[in-house]
Amino acid sequence: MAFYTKSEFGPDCSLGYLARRIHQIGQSLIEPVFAAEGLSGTQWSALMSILAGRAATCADVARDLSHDKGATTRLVDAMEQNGWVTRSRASDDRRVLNLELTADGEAVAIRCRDKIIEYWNTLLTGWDRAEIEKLIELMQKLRTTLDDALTEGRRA
Amino acid sequence: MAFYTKSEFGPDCSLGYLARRIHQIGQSLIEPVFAAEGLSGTQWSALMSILAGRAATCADVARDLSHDKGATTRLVDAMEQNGWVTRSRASDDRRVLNLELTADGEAVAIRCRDKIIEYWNTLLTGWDRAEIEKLIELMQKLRTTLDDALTEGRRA
DNA sequence: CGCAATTGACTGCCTGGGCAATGGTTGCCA
DNA sequence: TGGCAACCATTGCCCAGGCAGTCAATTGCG
Repeated sequence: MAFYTKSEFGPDCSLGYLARRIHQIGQSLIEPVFAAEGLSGTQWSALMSILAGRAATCADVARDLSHDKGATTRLVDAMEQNGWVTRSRASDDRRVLNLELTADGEAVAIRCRDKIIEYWNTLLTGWDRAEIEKLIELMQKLRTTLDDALTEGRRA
Repeated sequence: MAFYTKSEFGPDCSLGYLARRIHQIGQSLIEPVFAAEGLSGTQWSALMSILAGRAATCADVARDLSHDKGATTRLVDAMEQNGWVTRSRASDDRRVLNLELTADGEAVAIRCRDKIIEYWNTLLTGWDRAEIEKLIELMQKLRTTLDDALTEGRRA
Protein backbone atom coordinates (compact mmCIF):
# COMPACT_ATOMS: atom_id res chain seq x y z
CA MET A 1 0.00 0.00 0.00
CA ALA A 2 2.54 2.57 1.17
CA PHE A 3 5.03 3.52 -1.48
CA TYR A 4 7.86 5.15 0.41
CA THR A 5 9.63 3.39 3.27
CA LYS A 6 11.93 4.86 5.88
CA SER A 7 14.91 2.92 4.68
CA GLU A 8 14.55 3.60 0.98
CA PHE A 9 13.53 7.23 1.06
CA GLY A 10 16.15 9.62 -0.22
CA PRO A 11 16.54 12.74 -2.31
CA ASP A 12 16.90 10.78 -5.53
CA CYS A 13 13.52 9.11 -5.23
CA SER A 14 11.64 11.96 -3.57
CA LEU A 15 9.13 13.57 -5.89
CA GLY A 16 9.38 16.81 -3.96
CA TYR A 17 13.13 16.97 -4.32
CA LEU A 18 13.00 16.05 -7.99
CA ALA A 19 10.38 18.69 -8.73
CA ARG A 20 12.43 21.25 -6.88
CA ARG A 21 15.60 20.50 -8.79
CA ILE A 22 13.91 20.32 -12.17
CA HIS A 23 12.19 23.61 -11.51
CA GLN A 24 15.35 25.29 -10.24
CA ILE A 25 17.69 24.11 -12.95
CA GLY A 26 15.16 24.53 -15.73
CA GLN A 27 14.50 28.06 -14.56
CA SER A 28 18.16 29.01 -14.50
CA LEU A 29 18.72 27.47 -17.93
CA ILE A 30 15.85 29.27 -19.59
CA GLU A 31 16.10 32.60 -17.81
CA PRO A 32 18.69 34.00 -20.28
CA VAL A 33 16.15 33.57 -23.07
CA PHE A 34 13.76 35.89 -21.25
CA ALA A 35 16.48 38.29 -20.18
CA ALA A 36 17.36 38.79 -23.85
CA GLU A 37 13.85 40.12 -24.39
CA GLY A 38 13.91 42.23 -21.27
CA LEU A 39 11.39 40.33 -19.20
CA SER A 40 11.34 37.76 -16.43
CA GLY A 41 10.10 34.21 -16.52
CA THR A 42 7.17 35.12 -14.33
CA GLN A 43 6.23 37.98 -16.61
CA TRP A 44 6.28 35.68 -19.60
CA SER A 45 4.07 33.20 -17.78
CA ALA A 46 1.60 35.97 -17.11
CA LEU A 47 1.64 37.12 -20.74
CA MET A 48 1.04 33.56 -21.92
CA SER A 49 -1.75 33.17 -19.41
CA ILE A 50 -3.50 36.19 -20.89
CA LEU A 51 -2.67 35.27 -24.47
CA ALA A 52 -4.13 31.80 -24.05
CA GLY A 53 -7.35 33.23 -22.69
CA ARG A 54 -6.78 31.62 -19.31
CA ALA A 55 -6.82 34.95 -17.54
CA ALA A 56 -8.43 38.32 -18.16
CA THR A 57 -7.81 40.03 -14.85
CA CYS A 58 -5.12 40.42 -12.25
CA ALA A 59 -6.82 37.93 -9.95
CA ASP A 60 -7.15 35.44 -12.82
CA VAL A 61 -3.43 35.59 -13.49
CA ALA A 62 -2.66 35.11 -9.81
CA ARG A 63 -4.89 32.06 -9.67
CA ASP A 64 -3.68 30.60 -12.95
CA LEU A 65 -0.04 30.82 -11.88
CA SER A 66 -0.57 30.18 -8.16
CA HIS A 67 1.08 33.53 -7.73
CA ASP A 68 0.62 35.91 -4.85
CA LYS A 69 -2.05 38.54 -5.51
CA GLY A 70 0.06 41.40 -4.26
CA ALA A 71 3.02 40.28 -6.30
CA THR A 72 0.77 40.00 -9.32
CA THR A 73 -0.28 43.64 -9.01
CA ARG A 74 3.37 44.66 -9.14
CA LEU A 75 3.98 42.20 -11.96
CA VAL A 76 1.23 43.81 -14.01
CA ASP A 77 2.58 47.26 -13.09
CA ALA A 78 5.89 46.37 -14.68
CA MET A 79 4.31 44.87 -17.77
CA GLU A 80 2.08 47.91 -18.18
CA GLN A 81 5.10 50.21 -17.94
CA ASN A 82 6.78 48.17 -20.64
CA GLY A 83 3.72 48.68 -22.80
CA TRP A 84 2.82 45.00 -22.99
CA VAL A 85 -0.58 45.09 -21.31
CA THR A 86 -3.31 47.64 -20.66
CA ARG A 87 -5.64 47.89 -17.70
CA SER A 88 -9.21 49.02 -18.21
CA ARG A 89 -12.01 49.19 -15.70
CA ALA A 90 -14.72 46.63 -16.43
CA SER A 91 -18.08 48.20 -17.12
CA ASP A 92 -20.17 45.43 -15.61
CA ASP A 93 -18.14 44.94 -12.41
CA ARG A 94 -16.35 48.06 -11.28
CA ARG A 95 -14.03 46.13 -8.98
CA VAL A 96 -12.38 44.47 -11.92
CA LEU A 97 -9.59 45.75 -14.16
CA ASN A 98 -9.54 43.89 -17.48
CA LEU A 99 -6.13 43.13 -18.83
CA GLU A 100 -5.38 43.13 -22.54
CA LEU A 101 -2.21 42.43 -24.41
CA THR A 102 -0.89 45.16 -26.66
CA ALA A 103 0.58 44.27 -30.05
CA ASP A 104 4.03 44.57 -28.48
CA GLY A 105 3.04 42.34 -25.59
CA GLU A 106 1.72 39.67 -27.88
CA ALA A 107 4.81 39.84 -30.06
CA VAL A 108 7.18 39.50 -27.10
CA ALA A 109 5.17 36.63 -25.65
CA ILE A 110 5.20 34.72 -28.93
CA ARG A 111 8.87 35.38 -29.64
CA CYS A 112 9.75 34.00 -26.22
CA ARG A 113 7.38 31.08 -26.64
CA ASP A 114 9.07 30.09 -29.89
CA LYS A 115 12.51 30.29 -28.32
CA ILE A 116 11.36 28.25 -25.36
CA ILE A 117 9.90 25.61 -27.65
CA GLU A 118 13.15 25.45 -29.55
CA TYR A 119 15.11 25.23 -26.31
CA TRP A 120 13.06 22.33 -24.98
CA ASN A 121 13.20 20.52 -28.30
CA THR A 122 16.98 20.80 -28.29
CA LEU A 123 17.14 19.69 -24.69
CA LEU A 124 14.95 16.68 -25.36
CA THR A 125 16.98 15.45 -28.28
CA GLY A 126 17.72 11.84 -27.53
CA TRP A 127 14.44 11.24 -25.72
CA ASP A 128 11.82 8.95 -27.16
CA ARG A 129 8.60 10.69 -28.01
CA ALA A 130 6.70 8.12 -25.98
CA GLU A 131 8.86 8.80 -22.93
CA ILE A 132 8.16 12.51 -23.05
CA GLU A 133 4.46 11.94 -23.48
CA LYS A 134 4.42 9.54 -20.55
CA LEU A 135 6.34 11.98 -18.38
CA ILE A 136 3.96 14.81 -19.20
CA GLU A 137 0.97 12.60 -18.57
CA LEU A 138 2.25 11.48 -15.18
CA MET A 139 3.30 14.96 -14.13
CA GLN A 140 -0.16 16.21 -15.06
CA LYS A 141 -1.66 13.51 -12.91
CA LEU A 142 0.61 14.45 -10.02
CA ARG A 143 -0.31 18.09 -10.44
CA THR A 144 -3.97 17.15 -10.29
CA THR A 145 -3.43 15.04 -7.19
CA LEU A 146 -1.67 17.91 -5.48
CA ASP A 147 -4.30 20.41 -6.58
CA ASP A 148 -7.02 18.22 -5.13
CA ALA A 149 -5.17 17.90 -1.85
CA LEU A 150 -4.76 21.66 -1.75
CA THR A 151 -8.41 22.49 -2.32
CA GLU A 152 -9.37 19.78 0.14
CA GLY A 153 -7.06 21.35 2.72
CA ARG A 154 -8.57 24.75 2.00
CA ARG A 155 -12.04 23.42 2.71
CA ALA A 156 -11.02 21.86 6.01
CA MET B 1 12.21 14.94 -34.30
CA ALA B 2 11.02 18.08 -32.56
CA PHE B 3 8.58 17.37 -29.79
CA TYR B 4 6.87 20.68 -29.13
CA THR B 5 5.14 22.61 -31.92
CA LYS B 6 4.00 26.20 -31.90
CA SER B 7 0.36 25.27 -32.23
CA GLU B 8 0.27 22.60 -29.54
CA PHE B 9 2.47 24.20 -26.91
CA GLY B 10 0.66 25.32 -23.81
CA PRO B 11 0.95 25.42 -20.06
CA ASP B 12 -0.60 22.00 -19.63
CA CYS B 13 2.00 20.23 -21.71
CA SER B 14 5.00 22.34 -20.79
CA LEU B 15 7.44 20.50 -18.58
CA GLY B 16 8.67 23.79 -17.14
CA TYR B 17 5.19 24.86 -16.15
CA LEU B 18 4.34 21.45 -14.70
CA ALA B 19 7.55 21.35 -12.66
CA ARG B 20 6.84 24.84 -11.39
CA ARG B 21 3.32 24.02 -10.29
CA ILE B 22 4.24 20.70 -8.72
CA HIS B 23 7.06 22.34 -6.82
CA GLN B 24 4.93 25.28 -5.69
CA ILE B 25 1.89 23.35 -4.60
CA GLY B 26 3.90 20.51 -3.07
CA GLN B 27 5.90 23.04 -1.11
CA SER B 28 2.85 24.82 0.24
CA LEU B 29 1.21 21.53 1.17
CA ILE B 30 4.18 20.17 3.06
CA GLU B 31 5.41 23.37 4.67
CA PRO B 32 3.08 23.04 7.69
CA VAL B 33 4.80 19.76 8.55
CA PHE B 34 8.10 21.57 8.87
CA ALA B 35 6.61 24.57 10.58
CA ALA B 36 5.32 22.26 13.32
CA GLU B 37 8.93 21.30 14.07
CA GLY B 38 10.14 24.88 13.86
CA LEU B 39 12.17 24.66 10.70
CA SER B 40 11.82 25.51 7.02
CA GLY B 41 11.74 23.17 4.06
CA THR B 42 15.14 24.36 2.96
CA GLN B 43 16.58 23.73 6.41
CA TRP B 44 15.24 20.21 6.38
CA SER B 45 16.75 19.60 2.94
CA ALA B 46 20.11 20.73 4.30
CA LEU B 47 19.81 18.50 7.36
CA MET B 48 18.96 15.52 5.15
CA SER B 49 21.84 16.33 2.87
CA ILE B 50 24.23 16.15 5.81
CA LEU B 51 22.51 13.14 7.35
CA ALA B 52 22.77 11.18 4.10
CA GLY B 53 26.45 11.91 3.87
CA ARG B 54 25.99 13.92 0.70
CA ALA B 55 27.45 17.03 2.26
CA ALA B 56 29.99 17.73 5.00
CA THR B 57 30.59 21.43 4.50
CA CYS B 58 28.69 24.59 3.74
CA ALA B 59 29.82 24.54 0.11
CA ASP B 60 28.76 20.90 -0.21
CA VAL B 61 25.28 21.70 0.97
CA ALA B 62 25.04 24.61 -1.46
CA ARG B 63 26.08 22.38 -4.33
CA ASP B 64 23.89 19.47 -3.31
CA LEU B 65 20.79 21.65 -3.13
CA SER B 66 21.72 24.07 -5.93
CA HIS B 67 21.40 26.70 -3.24
CA ASP B 68 23.13 30.05 -3.17
CA LYS B 69 26.37 29.99 -1.18
CA GLY B 70 25.61 33.17 0.69
CA ALA B 71 22.14 31.99 1.55
CA THR B 72 23.61 28.69 2.71
CA THR B 73 25.86 30.46 5.19
CA ARG B 74 22.82 32.11 6.72
CA LEU B 75 20.92 28.83 6.56
CA VAL B 76 23.64 27.10 8.57
CA ASP B 77 23.74 30.06 10.97
CA ALA B 78 20.09 29.49 11.79
CA MET B 79 20.51 25.74 12.17
CA GLU B 80 23.54 26.22 14.40
CA GLN B 81 21.57 28.61 16.60
CA ASN B 82 18.85 26.00 16.90
CA GLY B 83 21.47 23.53 18.04
CA TRP B 84 21.02 21.17 15.10
CA VAL B 85 24.48 21.39 13.57
CA THR B 86 27.98 22.28 14.71
CA ARG B 87 30.76 23.95 12.75
CA SER B 88 34.35 22.89 13.33
CA ARG B 89 37.45 24.03 11.49
CA ALA B 90 38.96 21.25 9.38
CA SER B 91 42.53 20.37 10.32
CA ASP B 92 43.73 19.50 6.83
CA ASP B 93 42.20 22.47 5.00
CA ARG B 94 41.83 25.48 7.22
CA ARG B 95 39.39 27.19 4.85
CA VAL B 96 36.82 24.50 5.51
CA LEU B 97 34.29 24.31 8.31
CA ASN B 98 33.04 20.76 8.77
CA LEU B 99 29.38 20.44 9.57
CA GLU B 100 28.04 17.79 11.89
CA LEU B 101 24.53 17.02 13.03
CA THR B 102 23.85 17.11 16.72
CA ALA B 103 21.60 14.49 18.29
CA ASP B 104 18.81 17.05 18.21
CA GLY B 105 19.46 17.84 14.58
CA GLU B 106 19.35 14.22 13.60
CA ALA B 107 16.19 13.64 15.59
CA VAL B 108 14.40 16.59 13.98
CA ALA B 109 15.52 15.57 10.50
CA ILE B 110 14.28 12.03 10.97
CA ARG B 111 11.00 13.06 12.56
CA CYS B 112 10.31 15.33 9.61
CA ARG B 113 11.40 12.67 7.15
CA ASP B 114 8.94 10.20 8.61
CA LYS B 115 6.12 12.70 8.46
CA ILE B 116 6.98 13.57 4.87
CA ILE B 117 7.03 9.90 3.93
CA GLU B 118 3.66 9.45 5.52
CA TYR B 119 2.33 12.53 3.78
CA TRP B 120 3.45 11.39 0.36
CA ASN B 121 2.10 7.90 0.93
CA THR B 122 -1.27 9.34 1.81
CA LEU B 123 -1.18 11.64 -1.18
CA LEU B 124 -0.31 8.81 -3.53
CA THR B 125 -3.11 6.56 -2.38
CA GLY B 126 -4.89 5.56 -5.53
CA TRP B 127 -1.76 5.55 -7.66
CA ASP B 128 -0.37 2.33 -9.06
CA ARG B 129 3.05 1.47 -7.76
CA ALA B 130 4.29 1.08 -11.33
CA GLU B 131 3.07 4.56 -12.22
CA ILE B 132 4.96 6.16 -9.38
CA GLU B 133 8.10 4.27 -10.22
CA LYS B 134 7.82 5.31 -13.84
CA LEU B 135 7.26 8.93 -12.89
CA ILE B 136 10.29 8.93 -10.59
CA GLU B 137 12.40 7.28 -13.24
CA LEU B 138 11.44 9.80 -15.90
CA MET B 139 11.85 12.78 -13.59
CA GLN B 140 15.30 11.52 -12.67
CA LYS B 141 16.14 11.30 -16.34
CA LEU B 142 14.87 14.82 -16.92
CA ARG B 143 16.89 16.06 -13.99
CA THR B 144 19.99 14.44 -15.45
CA THR B 145 19.31 15.97 -18.86
CA LEU B 146 18.96 19.41 -17.31
CA ASP B 147 22.05 18.93 -15.15
CA ASP B 148 24.07 18.01 -18.20
CA ALA B 149 22.85 21.06 -20.09
CA LEU B 150 23.76 23.21 -17.11
CA THR B 151 27.32 21.96 -16.77
CA GLU B 152 27.71 22.14 -20.53
CA GLY B 153 26.59 25.76 -20.43
CA ARG B 154 29.02 26.45 -17.61
CA ARG B 155 31.88 25.15 -19.67
CA ALA B 156 31.03 27.25 -22.71
C1' DC C 1 60.15 28.74 -5.80
C1' DG C 2 56.63 32.23 -6.73
C1' DC C 3 52.68 34.05 -8.58
C1' DA C 4 48.09 33.53 -10.53
C1' DA C 5 43.84 31.13 -10.36
C1' DT C 6 40.70 28.67 -7.50
C1' DT C 7 38.08 27.62 -3.47
C1' DG C 8 35.58 28.07 1.15
C1' DA C 9 33.22 31.07 4.11
C1' DC C 10 31.21 35.22 4.79
C1' DT C 11 28.95 39.99 4.06
C1' DG C 12 26.18 43.86 2.13
C1' DC C 13 22.90 45.03 -1.16
C1' DC C 14 18.81 44.46 -3.82
C1' DT C 15 14.86 42.20 -5.82
C1' DG C 16 10.78 39.42 -5.74
C1' DG C 17 7.34 36.95 -3.43
C1' DG C 18 4.49 35.61 0.79
C1' DC C 19 1.37 37.74 4.13
C1' DA C 20 -1.77 40.85 6.24
C1' DA C 21 -4.54 44.81 6.13
C1' DT C 22 -7.31 48.39 3.51
C1' DG C 23 -10.81 50.48 0.42
C1' DG C 24 -14.04 49.96 -2.84
C1' DT C 25 -17.68 46.95 -5.01
C1' DT C 26 -20.87 43.27 -5.57
C1' DG C 27 -23.99 39.41 -4.47
C1' DC C 28 -26.68 37.18 -1.17
C1' DC C 29 -30.26 36.60 2.01
C1' DA C 30 -32.72 37.31 6.24
C1' DT D 1 -33.94 46.88 2.29
C1' DG D 2 -30.07 46.53 5.32
C1' DG D 3 -26.24 44.18 6.48
C1' DC D 4 -22.77 40.77 5.81
C1' DA D 5 -19.65 37.84 3.45
C1' DA D 6 -16.92 37.42 -0.58
C1' DC D 7 -14.09 39.42 -3.90
C1' DC D 8 -10.96 42.69 -6.71
C1' DA D 9 -6.98 45.50 -6.65
C1' DT D 10 -3.60 47.67 -4.12
C1' DT D 11 -0.14 48.72 -0.44
C1' DG D 12 3.30 48.17 3.30
C1' DC D 13 6.09 45.03 5.71
C1' DC D 14 9.21 41.25 6.13
C1' DC D 15 12.18 37.62 4.74
C1' DA D 16 14.71 34.32 1.72
C1' DG D 17 17.54 34.01 -1.97
C1' DG D 18 20.46 35.70 -5.99
C1' DC D 19 24.64 38.49 -6.93
C1' DA D 20 28.92 40.66 -6.36
C1' DG D 21 32.76 41.51 -3.69
C1' DT D 22 36.18 40.46 0.31
C1' DC D 23 39.54 37.79 2.85
C1' DA D 24 42.13 33.87 3.85
C1' DA D 25 43.88 29.44 2.49
C1' DT D 26 45.13 26.27 -1.06
C1' DT D 27 46.33 24.45 -5.55
C1' DG D 28 48.63 24.42 -9.74
C1' DC D 29 51.66 25.80 -13.25
C1' DG D 30 55.54 27.88 -15.37
